[in-house]
Amino acid sequence: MTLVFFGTAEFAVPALRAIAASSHTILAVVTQPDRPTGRGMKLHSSPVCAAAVAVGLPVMKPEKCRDPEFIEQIGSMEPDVLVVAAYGQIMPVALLESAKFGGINIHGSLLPRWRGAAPIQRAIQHGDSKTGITIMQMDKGMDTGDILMQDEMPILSDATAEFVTHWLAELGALMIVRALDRLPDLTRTPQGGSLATYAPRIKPEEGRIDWGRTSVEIYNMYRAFTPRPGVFATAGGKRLKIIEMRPAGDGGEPGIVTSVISGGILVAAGSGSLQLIRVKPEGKPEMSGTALAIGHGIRPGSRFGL
RNA sequence: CGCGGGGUAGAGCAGUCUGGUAGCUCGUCGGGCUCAUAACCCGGAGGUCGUUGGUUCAAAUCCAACCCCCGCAC
Repeated sequence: MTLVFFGTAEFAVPALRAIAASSHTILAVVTQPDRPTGRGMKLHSSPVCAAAVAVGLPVMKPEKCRDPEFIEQIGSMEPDVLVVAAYGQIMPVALLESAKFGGINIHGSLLPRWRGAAPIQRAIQHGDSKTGITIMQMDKGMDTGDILMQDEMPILSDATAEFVTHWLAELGALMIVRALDRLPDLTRTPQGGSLATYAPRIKPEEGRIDWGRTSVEIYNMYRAFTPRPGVFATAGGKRLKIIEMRPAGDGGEPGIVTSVISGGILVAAGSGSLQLIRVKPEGKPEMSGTALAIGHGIRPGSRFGL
């Protein structure tokens, strides 16, 4: 098969590498343009761009992939298929039709559950005990196309999004190569639309801890949002990012510190409590919860804000 | 030149505005006490105050340049 690979985030990198190492031919890699981003607004290129360059593949960075000129350019390469993973732009039907077999997408959920931008995180946030990879034929809708291949993976009760994403990306890499190997023969299963749920992009503000929720809810949110965008509490008017936490023991009045131990700070939630093991105050490097308590006078009875 | 915080003992902080013997909590080491839910009491060690240069009788503190860490926004 000849193909054009569309991807941007780290999630797409194992797939790109696997395909590059397979018998299939990548004609070009398409990724999001370098944008001034991050502190200092310096130009950064995507993980996929870096991986493509490392393998010696030509990289294209169209501002908008719906640009007719770009679509024509892709069409002129006469690819058999477009492979898409965490690309970050909506691809118009005209673009999908520029390849013989259209576009196939590596999606990090068991579709039709968790259609959309943040499937892995939303699955963890809602306490799902399993997730998986769906290889899907792309169509006009948002992750609505026919299922070509699907495989499950458990979500361990202490797994963070970082961990799950890493292993799903590896699973996706294996599956996409297998899918390409026998693409014309794969059976197409329409999604059961009535079971669909949606996984919208996570806004950083969602990571604010509401101590009135149960310790399980807070812990699930922490696992889903770690490492990005992270969860945070407010203490003394400043943000405190929680790098590592876990549910621990009995509760009390929500947001109140119940004790400080060598392993961190125990804070009561709506039910149960949470142990803040490693934290990062605004403007400071990461430190242990105990160190924070020692330097900032946090004692049993101290209050964390919403 | 996006906005902002910070670099002082092994850890976390105060001191910087208003230059003048380097301080607090924790840890650590020695001793005591014996259980008081980071256990308590006494004592000790440990720092070229991010780097370089400048001003000054005197710089952690004022000025200049540079290095490093981080939060927001994107």
